[in-house]
Amino acid sequence: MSEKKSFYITTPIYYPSGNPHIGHCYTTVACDSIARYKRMQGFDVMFLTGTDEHGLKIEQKASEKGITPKQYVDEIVEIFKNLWSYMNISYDRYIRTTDDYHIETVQKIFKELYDKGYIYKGEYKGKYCTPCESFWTESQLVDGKCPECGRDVIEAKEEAYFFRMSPFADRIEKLLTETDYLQPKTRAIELVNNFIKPGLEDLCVSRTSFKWGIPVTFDANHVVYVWIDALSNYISALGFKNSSYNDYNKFWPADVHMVAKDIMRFHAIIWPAMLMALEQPLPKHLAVHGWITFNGQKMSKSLGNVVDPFILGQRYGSDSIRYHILREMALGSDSSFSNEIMINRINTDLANGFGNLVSRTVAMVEKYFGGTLSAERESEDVDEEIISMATSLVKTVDEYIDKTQLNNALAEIFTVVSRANKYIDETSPWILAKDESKKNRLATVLYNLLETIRIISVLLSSFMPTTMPKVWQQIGLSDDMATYENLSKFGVLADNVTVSRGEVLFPRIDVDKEIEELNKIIGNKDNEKKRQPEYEGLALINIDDFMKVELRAAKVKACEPIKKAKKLLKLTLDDGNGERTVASGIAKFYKPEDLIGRNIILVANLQPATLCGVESQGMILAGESNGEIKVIFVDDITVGSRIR
RNA sequence: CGCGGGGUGGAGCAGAUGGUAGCUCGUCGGGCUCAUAACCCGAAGGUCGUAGGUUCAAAUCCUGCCCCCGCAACCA
Repeated sequence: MSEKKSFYITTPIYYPSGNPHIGHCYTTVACDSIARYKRMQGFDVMFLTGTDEHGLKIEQKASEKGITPKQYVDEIVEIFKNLWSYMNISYDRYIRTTDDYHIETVQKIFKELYDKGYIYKGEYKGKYCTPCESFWTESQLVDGKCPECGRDVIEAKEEAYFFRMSPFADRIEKLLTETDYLQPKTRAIELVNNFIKPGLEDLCVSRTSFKWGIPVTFDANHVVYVWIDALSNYISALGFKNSSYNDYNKFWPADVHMVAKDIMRFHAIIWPAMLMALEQPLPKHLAVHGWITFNGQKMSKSLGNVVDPFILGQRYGSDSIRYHILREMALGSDSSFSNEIMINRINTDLANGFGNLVSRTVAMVEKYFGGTLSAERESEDVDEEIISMATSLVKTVDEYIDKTQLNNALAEIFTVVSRANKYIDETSPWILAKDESKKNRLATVLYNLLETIRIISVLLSSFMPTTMPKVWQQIGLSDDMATYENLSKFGVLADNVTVSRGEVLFPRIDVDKEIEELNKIIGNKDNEKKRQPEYEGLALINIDDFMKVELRAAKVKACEPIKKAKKLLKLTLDDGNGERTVASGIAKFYKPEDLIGRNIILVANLQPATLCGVESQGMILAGESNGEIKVIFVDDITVGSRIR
């Protein structure tokens, strides 16, 4: 048998601490589209996705619900899988880090790195934020606050294993700056400057503080921490150091790892380092995409603006959602998601553009030819442009797919859609139809349209796999003719092809009505979310605990920005007993003169900490509203008085 | 002087190697009637962040400044 070329593409494995959202969808849909396209091109494709199921957070979530971690992740994985099947995701393999074979591989990798001397035992000291599951160094945080979530951290010290990164620094720098591994490459400089040039720190790769993880075989107190556990999935899923699968040699190295920018760092630095240590080939490309922002704001659960893909899919169909996110998202940069943009996109491109093109073409064949085209032809010069556009389209799309620029691929396809609509206008078939002697010309025009639609729809079938087969039915294309090879040919459909009108492919959406509806739905969800997780998991404190906090009214005597800081203002306060200095991260929202002379609430007995070279002796109270920080002013309370 | 990216018609974006400023949406006007009130054409609208410089000629090269956004550091 002739060996087909292989193509291996992966999504990250997602962390199932909550339900999937539109962000997960983007990466997965993009990978799916590429995978489908590559299959159509004749590659032997392996498309991998999965879930990263260990860690303290999962352990905690499970215990809150009173179930085992495994039961907990089983539930959520089910939801993920449902979503993927709903979005028509054609993954070839789904890896769960709780799968036996994965555990086996991770344990072997850990041991091998240890035996090679890349992993050593040390001690990890620092502040630990439980919700974020992260250690922070003293310099990273101050006092009880996690730099990521702002919650309390606990003093923690634990014995841990470390992975030596420094031996690979040079090679990684070269990988980032001299190869096209990282896409887009602009981020390479950022990474090199921030992480490699200052010296790669050794990485903590084990934990003793929780149990829900893969045990280290030679040290029972430890479980493998996220890096080695999660990143290894890309090779364990192929049977690297396990016997459940056996296609490592065939598919590794991966052609594309697609990730969102938040986990770029791990895939750009740690993952290559691990592979280097294991003496394995490096993946070919790391495609990094941005966030989906919602009405300009970063999507996040706490903002309550997470878009539920199930709801969107139900309303507009999974292909419309797929199309929207693929079309809107440019590699590298963020893309905004708003109900309005989405609906307009669906209406303009899918309903008015492509859907209507199919509809009017098929309708004309039925109306003028009773559904079956006559076989005689009569060409004219106008035909040439559209024919050459259609037949050369595949080449352009190929190139964009290889660069993982799906938005551009789609844009390219849709220029042909609009060219076809123009062609109808140029040839005015309805006029030809009035003249019996133009019958052959009319048949030619319609046939050219059907062929153009054929090419477009076959190209689009990787992106919108549910709808395109329906198009084929309408234009009389059998599935076995919907091939990649036929994309560069014109004249594939039978000369006397028979069409059949079907359902409306992409119904037009009433913008105003839908936006209202969606806002209602999102609004409701918003409220539900706000109420629960905000307080969920927080322990009650008693009155004594509260009384430990010394709150006092204080007057701002002086205020100035701190030079090295972007967010910090240095406040000089009169707390009734004397002066003290406090740094506050409100520079974005207040100018010094807004604060001077006003009374604020001071947390007076907070341990001092140094920020950007300034010792901060306390904090001032502020709250948030619509993303803006508002200081709480108490101008009519006497300076120095205690607040309770 | 921490590192990097960016400021182009109402919105969102293109514009290597300098030489008529383009695209999508929106707006206005027209055309058509095959079609999902869809489609096609035309028009209006920009001192290309700002101040200088190089050049016959700069959105495009150089310098200063002002904003915005990432990363890092610091939201006590």
